[in-house]
Formats: sequence, C-alpha cells, structure tokens
Amino acid sequence: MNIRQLLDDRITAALHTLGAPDTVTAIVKPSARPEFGDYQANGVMAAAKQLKTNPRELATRLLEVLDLSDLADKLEVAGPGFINIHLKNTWLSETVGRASARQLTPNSQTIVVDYSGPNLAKEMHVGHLRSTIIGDAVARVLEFQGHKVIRQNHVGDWGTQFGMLIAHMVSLKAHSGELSMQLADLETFYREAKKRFDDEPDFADAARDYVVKLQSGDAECLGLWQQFIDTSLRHCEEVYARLGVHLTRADVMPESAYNADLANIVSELQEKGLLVEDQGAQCAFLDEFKNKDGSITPIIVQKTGGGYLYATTDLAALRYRSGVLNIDRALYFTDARQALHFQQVFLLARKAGFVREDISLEHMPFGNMLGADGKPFKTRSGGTVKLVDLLVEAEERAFILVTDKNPELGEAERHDIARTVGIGAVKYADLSKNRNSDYIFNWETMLSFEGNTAPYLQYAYARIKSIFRRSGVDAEAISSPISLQESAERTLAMKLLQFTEATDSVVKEGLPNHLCTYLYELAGNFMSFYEACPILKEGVAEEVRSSRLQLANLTAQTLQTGLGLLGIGVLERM
RNA sequence: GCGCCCGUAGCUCAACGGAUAGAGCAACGGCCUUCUAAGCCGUAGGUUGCAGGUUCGAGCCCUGCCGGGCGCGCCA
Repeated sequence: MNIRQLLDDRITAALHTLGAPDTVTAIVKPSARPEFGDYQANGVMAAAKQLKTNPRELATRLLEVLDLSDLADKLEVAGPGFINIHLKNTWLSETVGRASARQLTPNSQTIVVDYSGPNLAKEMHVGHLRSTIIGDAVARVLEFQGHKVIRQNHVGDWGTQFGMLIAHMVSLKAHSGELSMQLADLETFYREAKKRFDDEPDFADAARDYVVKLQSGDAECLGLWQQFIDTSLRHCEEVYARLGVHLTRADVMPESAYNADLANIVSELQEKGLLVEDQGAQCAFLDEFKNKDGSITPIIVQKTGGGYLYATTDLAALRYRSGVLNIDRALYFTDARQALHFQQVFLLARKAGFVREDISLEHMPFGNMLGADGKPFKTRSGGTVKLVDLLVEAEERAFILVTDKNPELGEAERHDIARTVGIGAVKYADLSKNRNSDYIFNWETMLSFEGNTAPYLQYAYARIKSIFRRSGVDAEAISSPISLQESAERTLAMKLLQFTEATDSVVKEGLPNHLCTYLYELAGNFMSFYEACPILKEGVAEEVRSSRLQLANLTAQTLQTGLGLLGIGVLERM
C-alpha cells in the first residue's frame, strides 16, 4: 500500500469536484514537521490560483466535501492553504500488520535493464562497480514490483584489441602448447599483449591480421576468441557471485551478437535519408544537435573503410529490444560521460523507426568513484584497482572488525559475517548516494559501522533476531492486535507503512539511494523504539509485549526485504 | 569555442516547486547491575558559489557570471 498515493488520489478527486482543472493534483507529501500531521496536501494553492479564488477559502471548502474519516481523524487548513492530515492510530495499527513489505502490486511492463557491461579484454575493475550494483538494485526493485525485467549485460567482446590478444594466444600456444595458466590472470595477459603490440612491429602486424581474420569468420581465430571470451566471462561470474549480483550467462548479450545486423542498420539509415558521407564516414547530422555557431555534432555510424562503431551497435541493440524483446522501457546504467552518445543514439533510433514511439528510453548516468584525495580511485602506484581485489579487501577489513567486536564467535562464522558485512558496506556506500555525482570512496566511513551504513542496518536486524531468540516466540506465529500508545511505536508503524513509497521512488528515477534513506530512517526509528519501549523486560503487559514483538518482526521483515532489493544480506547475529 | 553534469554545515552526503534546508562523521555534554553501547538522548555548527529573474512560494525552474569535472566525426 502506498498511503501517499491513496491520499493523493482521493484529495485530487475532491479538488476536481470543486471545479479544479484536470491538470491540478493534490500534491500530497509526508509532512515537513510533526506538528503538521502525517501528510500534507500542497496542491490547493495552485488550484486556487487557477480558479482565481482565495486559497484558504478553497481549502476550507475542500474539507467540506472531502471524507477521509476512515483513515484520518483530523484534517486542518494551515498556513497559506496547506492541508494537514493526521492519520488515525486505529487505522495505522490495523493496516501496518497487513501492508508490510511483502505485497506485490501487479505490473505489466517489460523493462530492459542494461548494466555492468564490462570489456572482456581485461578483468573487471572498480570502474565497473557502480553500473553493476546500481543496475542490479534497480532491476530487483522492478521485479519486486511485478514488472518483467530483462537484464542485458552488454559486454565488450569485439574490437581491435582482440586481434592483439589472439596474436598473443597463438604465440604462447606455439611455445608451451597450454593456455589456461596464462589466461588465469587476464590482467597480466592483457598487459603483456599490449606491450608486445607496442614494442614488436611483427607482432602488431600479426595482431592486425587477426582482427581481419576474426571479422571475416576464420574458424581457428573464432575458436581462440571464444576460448578467451569464455575465460573472461568466468572471471566476471566469480565477481558477480562475490558481489551477490543477479547476472548470469543468459543475461549476456554481447556486442558481437549484433554484428550481422550492423550493415542493415547503416543501409536502412541511408534509405531513410538520415545519413550523409562526410570525410569518408557515414554520418547522421540531426538538427537537434545543432550548436550556436550552426555546426552540428555528427553521429558516426560507419568509419572510413567500412568499420562500425558503438553507435551502430547500440542502434542495433535498440531495434532488437524494441522489435524482438518488445519492451516498454529501457534503462541504461552507464557512466555520465556517455550522456551525449545516448542522446544521439536514442534520437536517431526514433527518427529511423527502430523503436516504437511509446517506448521510454532512459540513460541513468552516474559519476566517478574517487579516492580520498578527490582524484580518480587508483592503487598506490597509480594503477587500476581490480574489482576482485577491492572486494577481498572489504572482507578482510570487516573480518578484523568482527573479530575485534565478537572474538567469542567461531572463525567460520566470523568469516561469514565479514563477507556479508564487508560486501554490504561497499555496495551500500555506493547505493546510498545520489548516483548523478562523483563520490568519494572511503573505507573508514563505510566500515565505521556508524551512521548511514549497511552495518548499522544489519545491526538493527540482528538486534531484532536476538530479541526473538530470547523470547522463544515464533515470529511468524504472532497475530495479536498491534496497539500504538507510545510516540516511538507510532513513528515506527508509520515508517513501516511507507516502504512502498520508497520503492516506487526508486524505479521512477532509477535512484536506489531513496530506498537507502528509507531503510536508514526505519532502522533509526526502530533503535529509538528499542530504547524507549521495553519488550521482554519485567512488568511489560502481555498484550503490549505481543504488540511490540509484532512491530519488531515487521521491522525485521522490511529490513530484510529492503536490503535484499539492494542486493545486501542480513545476519542473525553479528 | 560549443555542450552536459556538479557546487548545500569543517568533512561525507540528503532534500519528491512548498511552511523554520536535514542526517552522519568530527567537536562538546548526558545514558549500560536491565532485550547486542556496532546503540540511544542532547548541544553547537548554513547568506544552499555569486548576481538577477519567474512564482503566492526557489537549494530545486530561467538568464548571466565564477569555480570543478566530463564530453564534442572515424575508441567504447
């Protein structure tokens, strides 16, 4: 249940009965301050403007026709024309038990989520982290809402660098006959190949020959290429497993899958008169990209000499997604530098009729991960940080902290906890920030276990589980009524009911930090409740105890579900 | 040169055109014989880069500056 939406619908309808135009809505939001009630409607002022009447007077008339008596016990006009809504305690206590974080609203959209997309020539590095976990979180929330999600891992498996890699494979094979050892460390393999390409003219020539052979479908070349791709994908899958990311081989839709269609894309664009040849390349000049000086930034779809570019591949992918996958919406999680590229490709695809007109194409850009010094995140020596190394370090750091805090736990359990806490900390630190801007990666902050971090949320969950272990009560078996006497109880119940508002917000804008903020507030509300409202202590009446156990259980469920949507695990103890 | 993004407390970050701009860290002061103190409660900290404008109402929208980042025809 989305209370905000419910109130908005009903108040909007009431506004319309008073003659407000269709464009006017109630604009319901959570109240800015506690004395303003639980929710406030801000739309009356705008409506009054349209109707050329006094806003407070309109608000007063609205309250005469608006009946919210089933869920609210007080509605009041405040300030210049706000309507403050105070929800009934009885309604909250009855609703909170039913409308937990479990429900699925039926949704019928088919949505492509394009994320991760590493270049298979090298190992995954920290630059792939944001796309991978932000995209995964949004995909999970969409699925939770009942949408049909099609994950597309648009990996880079084609291009000139593969000629170089194949040349290196051939020469190693000629010497030792065995490749699997060398391919175990892709990063080193790539560096060696690159070095030879730069230093040895014969090798570079061979590499260029292999590109041509590969593209013309030479069987031996394709075999080696396939071997390399398989190895690289296995590396990716190890990283995904460690990260807890829902991407499988079935989600891989590589660049090369579109190869056969690229010539068609170009010829169709030509037929539609969208291309001109410029300096030997096939370009689209769209008026929408005209600059002040009258020049137009071109979109190159075919190089001089006939080669294709990523714009061509992305156009083919768009046509596939629209025509074959029959999607309603496509979300692209790639870094912000590609903003112009996607604007161009989306517009050109529409002009060419490659996508249905009603499809929503959305680039979800994100900024860079920076080091503590505010510069791009690098190793001490200035190299690229391998993603797997970062994750290993997170687990190691978490293990030290867990051991320090709970030395009595067995080593195996401490390792399990460290894995969930360490990976959760890395993911949450990223997901909790607005993805649009750069963010500073800092071990101390994310693993300090204080403030808006994954461990804080996991701790709240573990505390609740501890209560249930002590109580001996089966969490799923409680069904007695919930009563909201203390303000901490009411605040917690109110927050529990707002889960859907948080997930709705995530999918609308592709911003998982909205869910993080919600969960942090929920955990905070629970911690306050925990301090203020004893549950198992002596002197707590049976029905109070039972009611509070239910609130605690609903909180645990919501934390588990919410963290699960972010791809983060919970722990029975920590 | 043109274009996009960013600029909010000392630091890291929120804020869905609405009321007195919120958290956390760091600082300071309280709270453990009692459900996990990895916690809770409190104090202090701001001319939202600058200047105009639109609006009943602007951190958010528009214009112009300043500062930072990134793009801009044959890499992806």
